[in-house]
Amino acid sequence: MMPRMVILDGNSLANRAFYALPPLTTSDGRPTNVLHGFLTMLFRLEQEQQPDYWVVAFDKTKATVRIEQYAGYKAQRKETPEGLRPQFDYLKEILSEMDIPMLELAGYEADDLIAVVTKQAEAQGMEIQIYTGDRDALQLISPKTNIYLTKKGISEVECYDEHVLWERYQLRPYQIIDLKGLMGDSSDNIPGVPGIGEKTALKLLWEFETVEGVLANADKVSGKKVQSNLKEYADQAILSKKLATMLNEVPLKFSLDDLVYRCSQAIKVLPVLQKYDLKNVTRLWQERHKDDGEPLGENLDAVLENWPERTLTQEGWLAQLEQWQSRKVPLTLACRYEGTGLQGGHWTEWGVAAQSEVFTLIRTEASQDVIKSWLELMGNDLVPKTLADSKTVALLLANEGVAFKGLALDLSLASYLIQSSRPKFAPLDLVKGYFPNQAAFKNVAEEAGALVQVAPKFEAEIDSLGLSRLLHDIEEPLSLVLAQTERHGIAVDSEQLTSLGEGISITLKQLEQDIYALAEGTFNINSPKQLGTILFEKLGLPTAKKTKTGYSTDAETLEELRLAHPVVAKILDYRQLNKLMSTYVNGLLAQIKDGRIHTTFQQTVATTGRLSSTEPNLQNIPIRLEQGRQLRKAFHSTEQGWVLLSADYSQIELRILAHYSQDPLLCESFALGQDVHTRTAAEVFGISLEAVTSNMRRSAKAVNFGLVYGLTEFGLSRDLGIPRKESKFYIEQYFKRYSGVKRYLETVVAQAKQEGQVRTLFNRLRRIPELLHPNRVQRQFGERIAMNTPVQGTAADIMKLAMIKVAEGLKPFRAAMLLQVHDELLLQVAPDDLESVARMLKDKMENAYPLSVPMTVDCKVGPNWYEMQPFKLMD
DNA sequence: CGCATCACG
DNA sequence: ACGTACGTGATGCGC
Repeated sequence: MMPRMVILDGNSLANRAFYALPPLTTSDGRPTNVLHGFLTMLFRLEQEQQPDYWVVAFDKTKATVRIEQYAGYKAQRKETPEGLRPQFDYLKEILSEMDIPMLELAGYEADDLIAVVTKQAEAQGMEIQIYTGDRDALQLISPKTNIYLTKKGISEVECYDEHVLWERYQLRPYQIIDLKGLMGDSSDNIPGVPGIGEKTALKLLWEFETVEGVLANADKVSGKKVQSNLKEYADQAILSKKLATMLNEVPLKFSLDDLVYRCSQAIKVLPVLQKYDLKNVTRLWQERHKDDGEPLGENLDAVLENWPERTLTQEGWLAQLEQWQSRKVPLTLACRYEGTGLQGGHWTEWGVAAQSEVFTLIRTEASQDVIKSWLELMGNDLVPKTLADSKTVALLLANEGVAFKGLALDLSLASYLIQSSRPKFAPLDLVKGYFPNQAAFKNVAEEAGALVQVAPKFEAEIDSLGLSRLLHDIEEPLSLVLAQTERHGIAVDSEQLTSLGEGISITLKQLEQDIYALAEGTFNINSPKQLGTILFEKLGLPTAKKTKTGYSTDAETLEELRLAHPVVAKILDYRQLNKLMSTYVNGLLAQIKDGRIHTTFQQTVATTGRLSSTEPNLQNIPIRLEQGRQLRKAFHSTEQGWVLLSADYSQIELRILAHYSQDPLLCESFALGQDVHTRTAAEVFGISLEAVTSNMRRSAKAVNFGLVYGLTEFGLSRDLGIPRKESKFYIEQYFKRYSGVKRYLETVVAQAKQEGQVRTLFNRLRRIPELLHPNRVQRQFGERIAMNTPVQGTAADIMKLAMIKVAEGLKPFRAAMLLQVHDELLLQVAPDDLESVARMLKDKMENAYPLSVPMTVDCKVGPNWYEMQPFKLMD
């Protein structure tokens, strides 16, 4: 069978949809009717045609090639209506999530791109179907290419092939442009020849075949007025024909490989559909994908018939628990609880799915013996448990004095590994992809029943994506380590914080008065809008940058204006201190409970695999500036006399880059234990290590940072405050010397484009739909993600593995893990155990997963997080 | 609730 | 001619 390609004219179809459908909107008023119409059609196409290749083409007519040819072209066309314009962006966002290839090219219309793609696809022997509302496309009809014109609205289409065209008009496809040349097209403002409409044009073409033929035989044409108009407007006819001709000489770079149909994952598209309140579309999408795995059904009712609910007496429960315990029966669990895991919350109900039955255990109805036996089961390593969000469950059980054991599968974590960009991983979200019409769970038993249905699907998906070990050996064990760490918390001295805050408050009040005096009036300094008005209108300072909403007043902008007016420096100081006061002093004080702060580590948020920290975020406590750094004095051990011990990976991301690229210079630099930035400077500037000045090192350091982010001239020049030319030179020099790094980065991007995704060393997956986005800026963003994610993600993987090993290694000692800050671990240790723990910590971290370059971990010790001194281990 | 800003790696 | 460094979370403003 010949491969089939489906091409959609994005603009034409969107226009049709806009006028055909009632003005639907999201609840907050954004128009969405085009999304409904377009996507409904797209899904139907996908299902009916099952294309091998497909693409949506869009106009991008900044200065069209056609306008150069004829100034009047499309001059009559109405402005894109208010409600339609934003929908193009929404649509592209959704298509991009669906992994549907899109094409657009500045200066060209969708038509032209369609012509080019069609030509290439034909050359490959494909069958092509073009969906559009624009009759111009009929010129592309061939034995291999059919045109589907929208009829009423966009829901009905009419197929045109050579035969239909002949039957309808007695024309050949190449004559379509002649038809337009004669009759014109008012919607495109193609003039044609006055007095000639469709009927006349057709008659002329039947006789003389082409515009040229008609003009050459103008004398033989019947009708005096037509004759004279043909002569008078001959040039206009030729021009009109040219305007109607789809350009196929278009500088469009693409490969058919980019247009391969990829069956996108059902669940990952749901968030963006929900973002635009596309309920019907969501339903269609889910129906379309409900067979992705084994079909599971419309909702839970049907499948749960095979999993009847059992009600047990207290004696029955005891017997059942005993049986599960002794026979090591796999359990799937759902949990309801009061409060939160971290604040001593307690479970109220458990739903259990086991051996084709579901059960509900209700705390208030259970006897002490049953509860005791249940908790024993939860602590039994040999009874395998499947659930969603094991960290919370572990915390709830810890509140009852039980260490949760036997975690077999955490569905939230599994889902995160399958689709790291999903915003939600709650049980209902996990199940929705498989039971499209399930709106809620009736009760906790049904929830457990639902989870047990989908668990094998997730497991299979995890397996097929090669994520099994990452899930079972890293993420799942880590979730239990994180539970311990969160539960332990870190001691924060509120008196210390308060007293720091008092100092800051005084300065802040003074600064406020100074600013009002210098600005000759009071205003809200915290309002960027008011501040902008004062600085740039009242005081007349030169405006440099702008934001979407007005003047930019960020630190970078103000820094430029520091000397322009004395108030600027005060504002910068005010901003800095106000940040410390609101976010850190007051923010942290509000979170202290019994002298400790318990952060929550989010394990399913960061797309790269990193953890994040919330309520409060303890991963962004100030350190770079001294004033802020002082805050760290308030952080200390929870145990009297114990010390803080920190260990941080040195240059972990660059080491990973060295490992990936195998660049000889970079690898050597690490093998020799050199200062990597100094070495980079020496290479880039072509001098000896000794000759490197601190400024050169600074530049090289910025280059090294940039590398990991997907280096750009702009970024580097901004970071270093140097001209673009200079940053360009640095980058060129760098890649000349470190050609292995260059080759690696090119390879990783190329491969990402091919696969639409990247992976870390531990196989962690990140899909990058941006790589297919028609917008160049978005695509380049995708490329930088492709360069950054393997590096940042591998660092995250290694740190996670190290944490599991460290947590295990800590058991014999009087010590505890307090925080993880991406490349740093913070522990507290009894002084007697310090030496041993530091040794173990360094060893586990450095050797968590040996790379081809050595890992180096630096340990520091101190009475608080401010006064940390290097800790030297004896050999 | 989105935006601007700024704290961290 | 455009608009850019990667990944996060908290706060305050103003609609």
